[in-house]
Amino acid sequence: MKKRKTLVDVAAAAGVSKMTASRALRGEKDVSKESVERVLAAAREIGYYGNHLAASLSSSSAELIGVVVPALANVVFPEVMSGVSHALRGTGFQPVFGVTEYDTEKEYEIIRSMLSWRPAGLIITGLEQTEATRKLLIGADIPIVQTMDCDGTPLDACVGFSHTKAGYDIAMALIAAGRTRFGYAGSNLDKDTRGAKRREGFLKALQEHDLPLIGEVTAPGLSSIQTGRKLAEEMLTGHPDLDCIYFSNDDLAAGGICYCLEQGVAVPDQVALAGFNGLDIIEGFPGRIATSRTARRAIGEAAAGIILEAVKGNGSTGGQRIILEPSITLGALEKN
Amino acid sequence: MKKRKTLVDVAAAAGVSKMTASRALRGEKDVSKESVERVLAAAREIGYYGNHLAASLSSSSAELIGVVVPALANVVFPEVMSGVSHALRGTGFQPVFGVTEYDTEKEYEIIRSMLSWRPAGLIITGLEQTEATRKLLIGADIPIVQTMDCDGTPLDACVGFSHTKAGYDIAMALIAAGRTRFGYAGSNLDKDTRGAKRREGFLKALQEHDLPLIGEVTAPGLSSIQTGRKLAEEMLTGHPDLDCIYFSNDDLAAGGICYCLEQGVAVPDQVALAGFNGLDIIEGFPGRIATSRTARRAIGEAAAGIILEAVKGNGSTGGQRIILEPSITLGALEKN
DNA sequence: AGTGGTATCGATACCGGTATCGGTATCATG
DNA sequence: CATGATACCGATACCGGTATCGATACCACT
Repeated sequence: MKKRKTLVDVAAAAGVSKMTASRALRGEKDVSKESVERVLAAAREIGYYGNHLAASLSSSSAELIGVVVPALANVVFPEVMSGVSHALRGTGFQPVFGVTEYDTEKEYEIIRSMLSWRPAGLIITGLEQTEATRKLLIGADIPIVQTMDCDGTPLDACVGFSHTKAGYDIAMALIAAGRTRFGYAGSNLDKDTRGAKRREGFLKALQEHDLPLIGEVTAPGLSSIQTGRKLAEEMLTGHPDLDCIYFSNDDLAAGGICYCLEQGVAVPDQVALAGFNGLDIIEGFPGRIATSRTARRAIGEAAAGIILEAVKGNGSTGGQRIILEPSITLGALEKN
Repeated sequence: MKKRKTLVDVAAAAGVSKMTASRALRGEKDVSKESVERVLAAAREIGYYGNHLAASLSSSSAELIGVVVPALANVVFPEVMSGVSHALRGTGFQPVFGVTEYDTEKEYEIIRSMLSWRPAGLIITGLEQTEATRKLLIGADIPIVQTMDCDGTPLDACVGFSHTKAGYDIAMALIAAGRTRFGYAGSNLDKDTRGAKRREGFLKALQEHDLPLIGEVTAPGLSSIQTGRKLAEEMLTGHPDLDCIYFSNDDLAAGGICYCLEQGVAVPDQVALAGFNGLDIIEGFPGRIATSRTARRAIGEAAAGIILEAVKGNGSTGGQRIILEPSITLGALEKN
């Protein structure tokens, strides 16, 4: 275990005090050009790269931003993280991530653990946290951005959209396109509160038009293409008379269309399929699947932006709410 | 900005010295049961949750593990991260992530920045780093695990498999299944060195059988289903006589099959499609696409495991190399 | 010469923990 | 009763930076 280079080493090599070295490396004023050059040269020479731990402790503010997502298996969240990571590039801030696996207890533990790194801010998913978690977050007194959802009261800032409305809107669009015999297929609804909200909104729209929900099939566990296939099969064997299936997301819908293509079920002529998210996978079946395209990356970027702004400003997000509504694409249905 | 609770507050509330409080919270011995209880109660009471910065600085070892991946858009990497995150759960270690966007300069900057958090270990993607980055990593003197690849000389430990061999193997399998007229479709090959290695291995197998590569189409930028569609279209219009297309990964292959299904090209009877990774999306087309299924999650878990082991042990990984070979599935081709 | 302003720098006190070591108190043992 | 072992506890010195404030040098101006 060789000893790491410290600021004192740099200072010694440059022939200045460690305070001057510190200032030079951080680009502060009050240092002569000459000293700056000497220090930078010395740092490069000996391969010095600082110690964020000490710096953060001393200045009592760490350049870390915590990002908490429910899962990484669902591409949506990596995309949000990607947006965060992108927005943070070059700012000196480093993202730290945690995965809750849709478990509120784990979420509490993860956030607690993150807070002990004294991050400059936190980006978390959704508005539903346990009381203990909320208390923790409020007590932390740092900018918090809740993402993906805005159906409810955010703790602080919030970037997302209403899932209830998203479900409602696509139902309205499908109804407007002439569909009347609906089925709903979902997975992980007990834990995925946002998926459940979309379902609520969807059902509300049906109700308003006095349309019944003819079939409903659900599966536990994370969504996947396989699950989508199975749900579609179950749905269409049980209710062959449907003219539209709303899946809780695009993964399931993609599984659905694979099943339909193989079974010779005409999509969307015989049965329309609708999903949610606007994933890349939808593009594999151009025009076949209706979906609400969400701006995941933009959400991540906006969330990071809010935190950066707050940190540079007065430390408060001002309770900003940024709504990035999904845009509905009906595909081939449109022409009907 | 309210003042955060510190160990001194806990100690005061518990009526002990901060040293005793520290020991109690960390579950060290040399503290009476009575004191432990009082301290824990006091900590809970005032909502204390520690300061990893101070702890790490003091003990000069942070419970952070850096994870560097080239992109989050490719589901493979989130899955590796998921494995890491899973393996780290409950250990007190927190993953920090960085995205290089397949850019070696960014990789250098990200690793440099990570090292200044004094992580306990680093998990990075691939074996190709710039000289400067290698120097940095070696100088850091912490366990390093390079993942996904093992075609080359690892810096320290390594978890992955040979991409050259993976390309070679699937080519051999396809040839054994009777295919002779091959095309190759790839994207991002200038930056995705592992994709390029698979291509190399693939071509080598063809050469060994005196089979020509009839068509080759490539696209810049990250792989996606859309790109796969376009490449398939380009390939099949240019070379309608192919009986097998090898895509640089499953995203592209999925785009390819979408195109074929729509064009009425029989897969795999007329043209076999092969990809790489064994993504979920492949399951949407059961049996249609040949692929090499890689163990991404397991790779992440193994990498994290090596670091944990090293940290708990003598600090060295012992240069472990774990090979997790992909398994080839030919699907419907198998029966031919 | 005396005064004030600016540029540059360093000594010192922290940040909030942990490592270390020495000091009591208690108890078993010879 | 002396001795040593053990359990428990706290004072102190760090970890490697940054904030703060005072010191010094140099210049312009009255």
